[in-house]
Amino acid sequence: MKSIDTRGFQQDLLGWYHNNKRDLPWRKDGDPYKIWVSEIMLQQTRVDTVIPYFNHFMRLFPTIKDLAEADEETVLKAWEGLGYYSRARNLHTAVNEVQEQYGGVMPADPVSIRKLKGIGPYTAGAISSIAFHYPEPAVDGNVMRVLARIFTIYDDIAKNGARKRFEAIVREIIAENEAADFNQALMELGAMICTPRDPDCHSCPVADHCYAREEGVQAYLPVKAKKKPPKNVYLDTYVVVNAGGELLIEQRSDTGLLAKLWQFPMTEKEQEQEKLQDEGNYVQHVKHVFSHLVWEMDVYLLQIGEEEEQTWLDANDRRKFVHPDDLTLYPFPVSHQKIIDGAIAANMN
DNA sequence: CACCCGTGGAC
DNA sequence: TGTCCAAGGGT
Repeated sequence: MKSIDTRGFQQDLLGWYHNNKRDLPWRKDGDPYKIWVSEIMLQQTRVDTVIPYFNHFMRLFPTIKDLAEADEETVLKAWEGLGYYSRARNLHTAVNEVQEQYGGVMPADPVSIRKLKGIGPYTAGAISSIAFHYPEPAVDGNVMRVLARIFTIYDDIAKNGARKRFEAIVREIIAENEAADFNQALMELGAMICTPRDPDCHSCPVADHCYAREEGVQAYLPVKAKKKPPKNVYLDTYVVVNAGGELLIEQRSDTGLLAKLWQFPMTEKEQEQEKLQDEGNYVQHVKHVFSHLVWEMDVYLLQIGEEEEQTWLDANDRRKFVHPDDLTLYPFPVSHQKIIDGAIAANMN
């Protein structure tokens, strides 16, 4: 392990952060609940995407108690479009744990924080340091990238075990009495200066401490294995309209992809079909790209009579007909909008 | 540890 | 247009 001037590094990093940190909604006060919610939303999600969701979420659920007492479906609706919906369900579970086990007050020690549902090693360190000033590491993708360059570490950061080594490094170099700013400064540096592509080393406050910069290898660090290509899934999707103009929707499984969200009924096909069946009812093809798979959906519009309603509802007890205006009450995956827009356009022809 | 789990922006 | 990616956690 190469060594750096730790005190000089801390001073240069913290000085830069003090003058350049962004004014973000969750940095206005030290409310641990706000920091908690922001950290969950920020998992694998950009700051610009999170800001409007965070503000809306805080208006709906200003306190732990408000969130704990809300219906899960209301929480999912507030999360609609953010992705990784287990974050919302786990957060909802966790605030209820705080209500029951800690009298509604966020626990202030790292061990208790880490036990809450949806809070892993990174988030526990982030909340412990940012909200409660414990000198705990908060190692995310930014921190691994920055430190891989500072110390020229060639470990594959895509591997699950990589984080531990970086946590050990942070414990050695963290500013003990300014842990909140130190951890946020490392992440801020990774987001603003020490970016994945084309890092702005000329503007970097810690360039003098950086071995990658000294050796000219910053473009080759960090080492990160490529992901596997996503798998295609072929689906028939049905917009079913009854005689009363109501639409058939169904709730997805309690676990797995898009758990507990609603959708128009879908059936998986063995493989992509050359020719479309029921051409008369065919509306459009909709593609929904996920991180690890792709839905290729053929969408059909079906007008049914009163006698047919029961046959569609019989499939399971998670289906129901709702008025089009009431679709806004249910959380849907983003592909829902294309499907409903296409169905409306087809219905007008 | 490998895989599952969303979405939209940047190049 | 395809690829990578962004303040990860659960299983």
